[in-house]
Amino acid sequence: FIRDIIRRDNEQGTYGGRVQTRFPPEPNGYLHIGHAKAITVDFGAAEEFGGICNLRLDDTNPDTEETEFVDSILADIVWLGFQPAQLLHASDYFGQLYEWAEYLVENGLAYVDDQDTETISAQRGGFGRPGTDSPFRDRGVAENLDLLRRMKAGEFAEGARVLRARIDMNHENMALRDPVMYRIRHSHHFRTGGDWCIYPTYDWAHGQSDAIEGVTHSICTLEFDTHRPLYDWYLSHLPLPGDQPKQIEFARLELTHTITSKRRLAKLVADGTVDGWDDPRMPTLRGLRRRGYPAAAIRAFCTEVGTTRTNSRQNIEALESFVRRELNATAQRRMAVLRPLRLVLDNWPTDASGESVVEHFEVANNPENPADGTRRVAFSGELWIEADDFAEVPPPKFFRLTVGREVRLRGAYLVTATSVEKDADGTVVAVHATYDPATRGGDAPDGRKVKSTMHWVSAAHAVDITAALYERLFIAPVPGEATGEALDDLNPDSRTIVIGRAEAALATTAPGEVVQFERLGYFALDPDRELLFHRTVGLRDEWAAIQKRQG
RNA sequence: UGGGGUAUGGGGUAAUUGGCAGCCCGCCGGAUUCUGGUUCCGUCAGUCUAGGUUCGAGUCCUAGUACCCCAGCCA
Repeated sequence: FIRDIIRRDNEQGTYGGRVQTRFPPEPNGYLHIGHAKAITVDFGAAEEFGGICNLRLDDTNPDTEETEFVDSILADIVWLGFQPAQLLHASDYFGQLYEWAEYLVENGLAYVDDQDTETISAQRGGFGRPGTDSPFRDRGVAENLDLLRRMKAGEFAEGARVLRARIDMNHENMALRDPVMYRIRHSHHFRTGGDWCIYPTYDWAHGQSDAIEGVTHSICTLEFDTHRPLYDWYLSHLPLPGDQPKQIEFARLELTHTITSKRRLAKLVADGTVDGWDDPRMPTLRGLRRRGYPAAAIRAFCTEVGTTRTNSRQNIEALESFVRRELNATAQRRMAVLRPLRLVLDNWPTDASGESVVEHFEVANNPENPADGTRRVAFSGELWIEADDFAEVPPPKFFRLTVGREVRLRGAYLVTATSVEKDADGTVVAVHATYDPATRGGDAPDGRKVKSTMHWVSAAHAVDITAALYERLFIAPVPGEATGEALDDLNPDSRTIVIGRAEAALATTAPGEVVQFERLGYFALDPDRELLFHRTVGLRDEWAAIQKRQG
C-alpha cells in the first residue's frame, strides 16, 4: 500500500516526482530483526522509485544515546546490504528547531508552562475526559519569549518548565492536548555536548527534521498513527523551506519465539542470560550474522512478508525457510559427526608395515553448485559415523545402518555392518563392518541400491570441533508457548555444546563462513573462537519427524 | 471510558478497485535423488458475524463482534 501511495503522489506530481525516505533509529541500542523490516521498507521504497534514503539518528534524548550505537547501526545497515545516501542527525537541526519554536511563540502557538510533570499529566484529562487549561496557557508573547530564552540559557532546573504547543486541551486526540515541545535536561549530549540544555521531544523534532532534509515519505510504525495529526499540525504552522512531508504508518514485524523489545533484550544482556548483544541466540542483526544468517536471506524474508497495516506475527519457520534456501545454494558441504561412533572395516587392507591403507576421494563441495568444485577427503579402515546413524535394533522405517544391512558411505564405498562391540554397560562403542571393494566411489557395478547414504570421517585424519547447538532463532519458549513475549518462557537449556569430529578440510574453512554438515544442518564458523560452530537452521529430516510423531 | 487503526486457509500476504479468491511458509501424499537435504508434482484448507444493494460482493451500504494503538518532560 505504501507503493500505491508513492505511485499516486508521483502521478499527481505532489513532490515533483521526487521520492526521499529515511531510516530514523534512536541510537540507544543495537538493531534487530524488527529493524531489518523497517530498513527494507525505507530503503526499498526509495530504491524502487529511483529516490534516496538517508540514515538519520533520532538523537533528541541525551540521557539514553551513545556514539557506540551510531557506529553499530551504520555497520549493520551496510551489512544488510543497504547504503544510506547520507548519515544525518536530528541534533543537526537543534538550531533551526529552536528558531521555529520562537516563531510559534511569537504567533501565540506555543507557551512556557511552569508546572511539573504530574500536574501537566493530570490536567491532560483522559480517554473521554476533557483536559483543563494550564494556568500559564494564556501568558503573553513577550513573557513566553523571555522564559523560553532563559530556559535555553540554562537558568532553570530540570523539570522546572517546558515549552508546549498551544493547540486544544479538549481535543479528542490526546496527542494534540498541548504537547510538550522542549524539556530541560542538563545532560551531556554525545554530539552537541553541553551546547544545549533544552531538548526537543520526538514529536517536535521528527516532522521538522523530515522537512529540512527534503523527505517526501516519512515511513514509520503503526503506533505513531495517532501522532500524524500532530506531525501535520507542526508542519502546517511553520514557514517550511519546501514541501510538507507525508507520514505513512505500517505494522512492525513480530516473530514467534522471538523477543523484539529493546528493553527485554537489554535485560538479557545485563543479567547475563546471554553473552552479549551479538550472542547467536539474540535476534539482533549482529546475533543473526554470527549465527550464520545471510543478509540476503533476511532481506528476502522482509520483502516477502510485505508491508501492511495489520498487526501480525510471523512464524519463525518462515524466516528459517529463507535462510535454508539461501544457504542450500551457497554453503559448502563438509562431513562431520557430532556424536561420534567408531566404525571399523574388518576387511580393509593394510600396507607392508601393517598400517591401515589410506585412500582419497574427490567429493563435491556443493552438489547444488558444481562450480564450487571438489575436495580430497581421506578414507581409511577406521572411521567415525554419527551415533544416530546406527541402531542395534532398528525402529520401523529406519533406513540407516544396522547389523546385516548395507548402506553407502558418501562418496566412498558400500559397507555392511556385521557386529557390534559393547562396553560393560552394554552400550555400543564400535560397529564392525565389511566394505565391498567393487563399489569404490559409492556405486555398485551390479546396480544394487541402498536406502541410505551416510556421512563419515576418517579417524586418523579427523579434527576436533566444538559445536554449539542452539534452539530456534532466539531462545526457545517452552513447548506450546510460542509467543516469546514473556521472559519466563525462555528455555535455559537453549544451548548445548558438543565435541565432534570433522574432516581435515574444515580446518582451512574461513571464519564467518557457513558450512553444511550434510544432514546435520548449517553451521557458522565463529569468527571469535576457533572451530566453534553455531547451528543456524536444521535441515528437514523425515526420520526426526517420524521419531517425534512416535514420541 | 473518548479517539484512531485492523480483520482473507494453521501462519503471512495478494486480488486489475464490483467479475474465475492467487502466492509464500507450514501440513499431508507421491516422484526424483550418492545428504531422510534439494528439486518436481499433487492434496487439504480461507474472505470476522448478521442483514441489505446487485445478474454478480473479499470489495459497496447498515448494524454488530474481536484484536491493536493513544492519557511520557521516551521514541
